[in-house]
This record gives sequence, C-alpha cells and structure tokens, in this order.
Amino acid sequence: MNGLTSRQQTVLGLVVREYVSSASPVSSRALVGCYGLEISTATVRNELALLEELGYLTHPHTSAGRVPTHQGYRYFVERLLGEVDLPLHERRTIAHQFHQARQDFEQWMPLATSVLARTARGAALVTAPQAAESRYKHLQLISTQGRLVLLILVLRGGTVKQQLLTLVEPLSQEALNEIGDRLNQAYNGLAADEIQARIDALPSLEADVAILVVDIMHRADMHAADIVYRDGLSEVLQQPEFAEGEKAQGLVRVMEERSFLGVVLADALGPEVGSVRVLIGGEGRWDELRACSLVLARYGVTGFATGALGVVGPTRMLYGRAISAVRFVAGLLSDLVYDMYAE
Amino acid sequence: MNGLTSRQQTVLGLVVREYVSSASPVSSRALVGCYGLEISTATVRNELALLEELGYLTHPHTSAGRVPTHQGYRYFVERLLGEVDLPLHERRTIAHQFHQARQDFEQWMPLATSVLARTARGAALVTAPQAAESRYKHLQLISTQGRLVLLILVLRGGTVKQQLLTLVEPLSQEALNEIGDRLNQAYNGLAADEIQARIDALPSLEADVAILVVDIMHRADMHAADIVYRDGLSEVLQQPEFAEGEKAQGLVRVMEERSFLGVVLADALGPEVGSVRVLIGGEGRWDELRACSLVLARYGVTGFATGALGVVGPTRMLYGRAISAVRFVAGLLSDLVYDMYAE
DNA sequence: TTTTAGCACTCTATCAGTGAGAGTGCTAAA
DNA sequence: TTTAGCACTCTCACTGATAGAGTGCTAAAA
Repeated sequence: MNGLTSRQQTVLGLVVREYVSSASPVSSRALVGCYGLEISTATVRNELALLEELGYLTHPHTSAGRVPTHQGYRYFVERLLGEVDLPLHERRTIAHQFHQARQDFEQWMPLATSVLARTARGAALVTAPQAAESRYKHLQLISTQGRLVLLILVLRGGTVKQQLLTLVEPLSQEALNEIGDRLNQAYNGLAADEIQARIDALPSLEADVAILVVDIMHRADMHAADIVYRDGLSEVLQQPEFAEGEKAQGLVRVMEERSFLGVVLADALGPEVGSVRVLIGGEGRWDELRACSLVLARYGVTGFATGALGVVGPTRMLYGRAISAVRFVAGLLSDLVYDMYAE
Repeated sequence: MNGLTSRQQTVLGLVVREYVSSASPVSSRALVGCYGLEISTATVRNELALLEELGYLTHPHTSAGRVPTHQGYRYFVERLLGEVDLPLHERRTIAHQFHQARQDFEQWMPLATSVLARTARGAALVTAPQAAESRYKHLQLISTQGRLVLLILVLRGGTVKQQLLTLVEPLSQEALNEIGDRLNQAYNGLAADEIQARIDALPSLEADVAILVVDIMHRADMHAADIVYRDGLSEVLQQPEFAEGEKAQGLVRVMEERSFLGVVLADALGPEVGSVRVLIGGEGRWDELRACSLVLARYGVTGFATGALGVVGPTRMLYGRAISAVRFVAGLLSDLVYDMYAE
C-alpha cells in the first residue's frame, strides 16, 4: 500500500515542512533552492504532479505551488514524522514547573493548559480527571448560619464537591459532626449505587444527607468532563488562516461551546488511556473543524480516573511539537493522577 | 457645563442609537427618515456640525455620516440613557436560573458568566468572590496512601482549598482527625496573622500543618482574583469592528491575559461594592482596549467578600442592556454572597 | 528509461483609472 | 432660525492592463 518511492516521500515531507513554516503554497523552485535537493525543478515538478494525482497534494490554482491535502498531512504524521520528542531543556523546565505545583492541587489544570498551549504553540484544552466511578471518601457538614449548612464531600482521588443544604431546623456543629461521622463510617469507599441501596436503614435526617450525597456523586460522574480548561486561543488566531474575522469567530465559537469538546474528546479518544491521536481537518466528522487539526490524548489511570487533553491548531500546524508536547504533558498528569489514586 | 440644547441632545442620542444598531456612519437623512424628526436634513446637518465642533461626534471622511466619539458615548451614557432595566420576563428567567443553582455552589460563577454574556450580548468576565481577609473555619486531614495526606481547608464564606501534604511518617486517619479537631478548636474564626502568632504553642506536627494553613490563607488572599470566568467572546467577535483577524486576535489576547483583567478591575472599581462603572475606549489608560468599552461592577458585601464582574464589547455596544444586565447579575451574586457570610 | 532545459500557458495580485453614489458644507432665500 | 438647492469631496466597486509566479509539456540529453 505504501506506493511512494523514497524520493517521493522526501518531496512530500519537504512540502509539508515548508508549507507549515511559510504558510504559502510551495513551488518546485523553493524546494530545490532551500533544501538542497540534488535534482532539478523539472524533476521535482514531475514528482509533485504524481503526488497530486495520488491525492497527497493539491493546487489552489494553476500557477500556484502545492499544498498538502488532509491525506498528505496524515501520511506525513504517520510515516514521515518518526518518533519525536521535546528537546531536553524544555522537558526539564516543564517537569520542574509541575514538580513545584505538585502539592497545589488547584494549580494542576491551569498549569497543564498553559504549558501545553505555549509548548505546542496552539490552543490547549484540558479536562479535569474524572473517576470511572465516584467513590465516597469523606463527608463534612459545616454549620453556617441558622439552618444553612455547607456540605463538603471528598471523593476518592481527591475530588472535592461542595453544596449548600437547608435543614428543617437548626443543628449544632456537634450534632452535624456526629451525622458526618456516622455516614463516614458507613459509606467509606462505596459507590453511589451502593450507598443508594443502604439509605433505608438510616434515620431520616441522615437519609436526607445521604440522598444528597448520592445525587452529588451521580452529578460528578455525569458532568466532570464539562469543565474544560482552555488557553492559547490567541496563539492560533495569529495564524494567517484566521486573518478573516469570520474564520476567527468560527474557531472561537467552537472553542466556547460547552458540549462540543466533550463530544469530540469522547468520540475520538474512547475511555482508555493510550497513545496520542491526531485528527486532521475534523476527519470528515466535524465540519466546524475543517481548517483545524487536533492532537489529543487521554491521561490518567484506566479504570480509576482519566481526563483528556489536546491541542487545536490549523491543519498547517507543527505536528511534531504538538504530538510530543501532548504526550509529555499527558505523562506528567498521569503521574499526578496515579499518586492520587494509588492505594 | 451642559451646554447642549434639548434638540442637540435628541440628535446626539439618535446618532448614538442609530450607529449602535447599524454599525455604519449616520447621515442626516437617516436621522430624519427613520426617527420622524420634525426638522429638515439641513437643520440636522447644522446641529451635527456643532456637535462635532464640541467633540461629541466625528467624521471618518468628508462624505460620510457621523460617528460618536468617546466623549459622545460618555455623554450618552451619563445624561441621555436614564435609568434602564431589563424587561421583566428576562429578569424573571434569570432569577429563576439562579434560584435553581442556589444550592450548587460550583455552578454560581459559570452560570453568572454565561447569563451575563447572553443577556448583555457581549463578552462576560466574572471573578470569584474574595474575602476581604480569609478566616479559618474548618480543617480536615484525609489520609490517602502512605505519607500522602489531603488537606481540606474551609474558609468562612464557603471557600474550600485543597492541598497535598507529605508526612514524615504515616499516620492513621484517627490520628489525623485528632490533629484536625485540635486545630479546629484553636483556630475557628481566626485570620491568617492571628494563627501565625499562635503557632509556637503547638507540638511540631500540628505546627507544620498550621504553617501550611497560614500559607494557603495568604495565597487565597493574594490570588483569588486571578481566576476569571469568561464567556461570550464569540458574541463580540461577530461585530464588524472585529472583521479583520488582527483586531479579533488583539481582543482575544487581552481577554486571555491572566493579569490584565485583574489590574483593570482593581483599578477601575476600587474595593467597595457600588454602582456600575462604564469605561469607554479604554479611557485613555489601556491602549489594547481602545476599540472596546467595559461595563463593570463589584458585587458582594463590602468588608466581607467581594468579586468583580463585567461585560466587554465594542465601543458601539448596547450600553443600556449591558448596564442593566451587569447591575442585575451583580445584585443576584451579592445576595448569594450575603447568604454565605451572614452570621 | 530517467532527467533536464526551455518555453508556452494560465492564473493571481496589483495598480491606476473611472463613474456612481452618498453625504456634507455653504449660500441664499423663506 | 430654518430650509432648499447645489457644488464639492471622498469612497467604493468595477474594469482593464500588466508583471510575475509557477506550472505542464515537449524534446533533447544522460
């Protein structure tokens, strides 16, 4: 199936690289001139014509140079790119930043997003890790004023949920502590459904709290992926493909859409932590992304908790950088999740 | 100083309204034709020329209609707009949404941001409420695995902070609970500095935790405003002033910049909850916002906890809508904060 | 058989020029 | 003070015309 000669591969690779860096169609002259090919422009033109016939390149118009097609990018990513890695000093800097933020839970996602955006030179998207199934870890009820109570629920893996709760009649903090202690004893390590099954045995007040807990856990299971951290949009809008405001606006709208990204991530990635996936030009499924490519990965620990992260850029993006950045950051986040879930 | 005749005010008001809705320079004919003025275009032209001389309007070029200057917008907002309010049904819908989310703490900010963006038809920015001074409410230490402990700190007002903590040697959950209980007894309601002053009296392990608590509280006081919720950017990019990609990119860059908004909010608003402020064209201080206006307000309870919120749009924005939306949402958020802090 | 030089051909981007249209400013009359 | 009328200015959209870039093809060379 790999019908390309070695020289055709070289030429295709150079066209992609040159187009990525120059953003304008690549002529045969540019290829020979800048990359020191030992063949003439005419020969290159023959190869270009062939690559076009095979579907790897196109022509905006007769007297313009060649531009890679989606198929061309895919061939490049899969067979020509090889294994790439970030330079050591960048890996060191990033690892250092993550190490510094290791204890500071709330920093993880914003840090990962910002690092990813700057390293991959694109718009970064990161979802928080979501447990395969929430498990009860700890409950604390804190009296606020009168009948208003703050419920803090800690789930395995360190997710913390807070919720307000209005009592029928005021209770002392001691009474609240007792309720909390009893539920903590009874429910430690259980999943929502298991708690649900044991609610009947409880006195009414505790049962009310337990119902709320089950509700929160269900919500956590459903909606964790809705929260998407974003950064680096302006990085992408700088690219000439978004010079027209309409194009820019289209991208921003897609990126702001709450549900869209969850769908793309779930659909393209599946539930397991695995290798980096590259979606080129929306891969025929997402019209809004026709001019964009996504580099995605799932991080975390399969079966315990996973999240997704990715980079969005124009199809003419630095695939090598993006792929290695996504892989590296995913690895770091996986380590953090592993630490939180190992038991 | 209000040297404008009533008719000049009318004309200025109409120019602003017409320009806001049409986005193109307003001619004398358009004013007479669409708004049924009882005067001729020539008279209008005289008034327009005068308003221009006074600095309220400009001319893109000789044969174009008039466009409001920043000064013109300011006059419009301050003296011509009057008291505006959202229509009742919109107020009802929004209040209902807030009521639904009342118990669900984590929804407040995203909801406020999204509602604000859609109602004001602009890009909305909301910062979380930040306590004037963090006060200790409750601490919980949760053992995870080996020496790793999850520290959950609840501050007055319902802010929850989480942090990882590595012990010198493993401790049982019971031992952790005891530490937590002792600190809770000793520190309830104290500010960071007061806790700091009492650390010496503690055994070493508790002192370590207390130091961390003080650190977290200090960080909370410093950096809460860094987290800015954003929504509705694409709403603004739709406007013709951002048809060129460069303009769009400039706006996005400003909106993504972490520190910038904090600075603008702090500078323009001051620390007290008060009325809505309107910044037109960056008000000479922020070059990046020359083409934009901001409608800002501080919400919350002065002295306890406040946050900021605002709408960004082109100078040619719907000031009435934006101002009333900001005021209304600020009021709703203030109520929520009040509930959380009243004691 | 493969490569290359040469050349005709095509398409774009740019620039100047043109005319229509929009809107003003001014003047003189109501 | 208001208004009708008109000359004037500037933009915008359209039209050729031209230069330049780059290809595809052909025929000769390796």
